[in-house]
Amino acid sequence: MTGGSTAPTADPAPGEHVLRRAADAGLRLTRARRAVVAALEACTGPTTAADLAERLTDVPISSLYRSLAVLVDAGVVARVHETEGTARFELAEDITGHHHHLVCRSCGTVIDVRPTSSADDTIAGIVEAEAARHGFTATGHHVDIEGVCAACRTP
Amino acid sequence: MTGGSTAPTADPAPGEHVLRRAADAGLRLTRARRAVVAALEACTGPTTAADLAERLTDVPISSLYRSLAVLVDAGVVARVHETEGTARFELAEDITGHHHHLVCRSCGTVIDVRPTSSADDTIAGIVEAEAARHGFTATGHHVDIEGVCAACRTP
DNA sequence: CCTGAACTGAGACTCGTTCTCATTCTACGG
DNA sequence: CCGTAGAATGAGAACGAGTCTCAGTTCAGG
Ligand SMILES: [Mn+2]
Ligand SMILES: [Mn+2]
Ligand SMILES: [Zn+2]
Ligand SMILES: [Zn+2]
Repeated sequence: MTGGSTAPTADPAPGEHVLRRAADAGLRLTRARRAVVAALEACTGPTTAADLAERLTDVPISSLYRSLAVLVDAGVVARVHETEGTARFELAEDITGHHHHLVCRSCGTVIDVRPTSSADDTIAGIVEAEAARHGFTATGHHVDIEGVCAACRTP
Repeated sequence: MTGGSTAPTADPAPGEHVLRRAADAGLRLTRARRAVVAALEACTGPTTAADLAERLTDVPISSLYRSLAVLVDAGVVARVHETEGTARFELAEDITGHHHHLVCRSCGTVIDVRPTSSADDTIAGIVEAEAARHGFTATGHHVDIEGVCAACRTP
């Protein structure tokens, strides 16, 4: 029951799907871009360029950054900036579905967590009201939960 | 329930109060540090070092960054990293009270918004549940609301 | 195949931020 | 009030993430 047609909510194995989106945005599907998308699919949360580079030894760093920029532009990848100074990249919410982030203060790992739809509806409602009260047109929200991950608590 | 003396919720004019906290953390109250705290008090949301430098023309950039680092260390200032690459600084939530951020996608401004306590209790509950479900010990949450500010919508 | 446009890769470069170290304050004891 | 030790400062060097340049390569389409 993975979804009828193309539900933009929870597909666990996006596969070539993602690349098609990139192609539709007018990009050539090159080796580097395929590799970057595949690497991002394999991650459990937003990942730094350095981490990606480690996995993609045959993609030079300038190409890696350029591929990421191009994919962000095409709406396929999102750049997020939790609390530290270096950017992290993940597949866009259009593809993976909306989610929140658990940010470990100890090891820095960021884990995606999918809220139940009722919980997130509640949050979205509150957010909408807050924005409206300040004459702000809200287009989305990000929730980062700070704390210590299971691995870091039991060393 | 939060504690007797200094309610950490909503003081609209922290004044010397903030500096006392810094002193209690073992810092000397120098001209630069006073100036930085005063500048942060005057801002309506987290602010970049460049913006602060513009207001603090007599504080050299290396001192500005060092003062900020020292104040962050003392728990008086928080460094936040919304969606862009450069850091922003604001007084810590201990002082200003917990709040969320409206991030304008057009001009980049970040505005503080204080949720009603009932709304935030709801969010905190959801966040707590999500964290627990992943073996994560949550110590706080950040909500960033993305959109377009009133000023940018009507040019 | 041929060809023009898109893409690549090595490295120079930018810019926010941190570090260094000689000099100047600050707080505190006398 | 000074004197003094140690903290803080300031100019500039250094650093690192990320971007840009440009000559060479790949790709799609004819
Ligand atoms: Mn949400
Ligand atoms: Mn909140
Ligand atoms: Zn951890
Ligand atoms: Zn704006």
